Amino acid sequence: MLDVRRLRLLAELAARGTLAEVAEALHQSPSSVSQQLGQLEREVGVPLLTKAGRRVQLTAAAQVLVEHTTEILARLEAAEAAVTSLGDETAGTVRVAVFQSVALAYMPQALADLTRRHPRLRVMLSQRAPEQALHDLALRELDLVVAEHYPDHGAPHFDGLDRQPLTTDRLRLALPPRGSGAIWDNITSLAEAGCVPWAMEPPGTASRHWIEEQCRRAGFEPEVRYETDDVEAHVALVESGNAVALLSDLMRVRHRTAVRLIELAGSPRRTVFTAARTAIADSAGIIACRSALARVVPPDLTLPD
Amino acid sequence: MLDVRRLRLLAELAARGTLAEVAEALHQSPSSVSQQLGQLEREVGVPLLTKAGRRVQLTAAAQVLVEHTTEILARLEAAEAAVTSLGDETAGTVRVAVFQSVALAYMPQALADLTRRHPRLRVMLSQRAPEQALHDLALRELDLVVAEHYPDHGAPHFDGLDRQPLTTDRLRLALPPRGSGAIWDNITSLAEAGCVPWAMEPPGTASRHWIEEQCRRAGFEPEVRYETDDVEAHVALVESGNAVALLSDLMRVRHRTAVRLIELAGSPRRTVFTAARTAIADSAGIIACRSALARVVPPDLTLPD
DNA sequence: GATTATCCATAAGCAAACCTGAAGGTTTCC
DNA sequence: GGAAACCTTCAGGTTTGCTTATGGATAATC
Repeated sequence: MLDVRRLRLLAELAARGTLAEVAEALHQSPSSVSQQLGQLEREVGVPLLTKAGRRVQLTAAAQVLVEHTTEILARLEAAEAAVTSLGDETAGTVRVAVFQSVALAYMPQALADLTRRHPRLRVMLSQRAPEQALHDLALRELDLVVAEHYPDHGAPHFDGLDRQPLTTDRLRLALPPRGSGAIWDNITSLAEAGCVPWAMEPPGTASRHWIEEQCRRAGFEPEVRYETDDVEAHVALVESGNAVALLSDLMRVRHRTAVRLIELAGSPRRTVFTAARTAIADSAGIIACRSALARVVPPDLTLPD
Repeated sequence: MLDVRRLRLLAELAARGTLAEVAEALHQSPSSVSQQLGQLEREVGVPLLTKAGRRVQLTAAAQVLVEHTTEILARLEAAEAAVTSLGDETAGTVRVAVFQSVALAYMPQALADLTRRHPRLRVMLSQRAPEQALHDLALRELDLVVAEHYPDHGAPHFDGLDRQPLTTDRLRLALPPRGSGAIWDNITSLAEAGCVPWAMEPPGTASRHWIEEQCRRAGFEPEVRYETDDVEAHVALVESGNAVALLSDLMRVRHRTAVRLIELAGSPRRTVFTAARTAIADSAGIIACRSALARVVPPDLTLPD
């Protein structure tokens, strides 16, 4: 019988690319991974890896093996989840990742709710950008992810993920409060915000991509003077009269800040959804976490200006 | 991640009943099995075994785990089979069991055919009664089984087994050759064979069960004076004028013996079929073995009297 | 084009996991 | 009531797998 731990190494190699990365992800030395894969190769009696420069490449046989392994690992997960879901009390561990604004606005309340209802359920929370979180979810480093989806923006699709909508919120142009100066006060639409400094997230994020797209459609290339993935900082920069930004209502939930808001054409909305691997999507732990989020987060976040 | 080797122990326990049997089947000590299952129990954090007299019983959680495990093991097997099937040459090992008459009549030829066509395929052949063979097949101790099925006799059904018909042969009453004595020579039908000694297989076999049934329908309880699972001995006992027996044509293939044959009412036929676990039924090794058998065994074994 | 960094493979030492055998406690069967 | 079957625990030895160190090959860098 083939060793599943070794098969897993092969699957991780297929997903990550190099032995070194696999080793790091599983907290082992590359040497160990190499030896184990060598052993697997000897067991199946078929070459699995070929040298490709300084890396290795999976043979066709190895890819077949990986396909089966993916199924097997999913099933193993499902088995574990099924057993921990069985008792009268929901137990086990769920690793959750959310992005910043959700973390700040809702997670304290959601976690309190969860520990009250399911004292034996251990929730490990981390804050992570949606793209990274979905990636790590597929790699089984997370169990539940809260991510976002911008309109007309194809979110990266991972196989075997179960997505459920959580809420939507409106995206609007946020300006410093009236009286901060004529450059700001004269702006009445997105098209007029081409000459002022912007605060945005770093390149590579969906948010950055979408906002730049909006600016270009409005006819200008934004000058991104303040670049940080901390959206709290964006709010602070706008409030203090240093920049404009496109903010979602989710970011304002905690502040009720006095920024001036301008509606965008078409009132675009961002979708916030949760994702879990299908194999464990119906486990008690995941269901409990999703319910807690649904109880805490209103289905529509739109706030008054 | 749950350890599949330990899960397997649990699955074997579900199939076999006692730790001791599991240990023997896997060539381990009972102590080891006990420790591993204890470890599994600790890992899932849910009780898996309860004491039931001097044995143990699986909890509901354990049974859920076993269901998943069965799937996982099947998939693992399928993965292994898929990989060994991949090359241009059929390789790997296939453990085959057949019952005696097939073993003697056809397996030498089938094996020769196989080694010629697939030199890298290793076939391990054992002779085993059909009931035992199917049981061992389900327990993954065999890969391919040639078994029999008597008319109106529900063969034990195992889940996850793929059955394919191989051939059929007629069952007839076999008597000593003419001139062996009046008691024999006067018999012209099954109903008249109530007063002579019989040769049969031991109780518990499908053959024994079916033949006794035929005798009772014919109005008598047979006197089984010679009991052996060696059907060659049955033929010898009949030839030498010591007993009667119900023989299939398959048993006569090698002998063309001079026994006297009497047709039974309705010309009943036994079905001979092959069985493999579904998970590996379409692997190259299994297909090769089945084809070899199909080439060697005629689809209808009926011989002239 | 030489240097540096990255990556994989192998060898040797070591720690953890696993298995064995013995001993003990129940339960069942005769 | 005694013997046999069964499971468990404990102490021991063995195997397995991991780590560190070393070397060779390739890609990136200056």
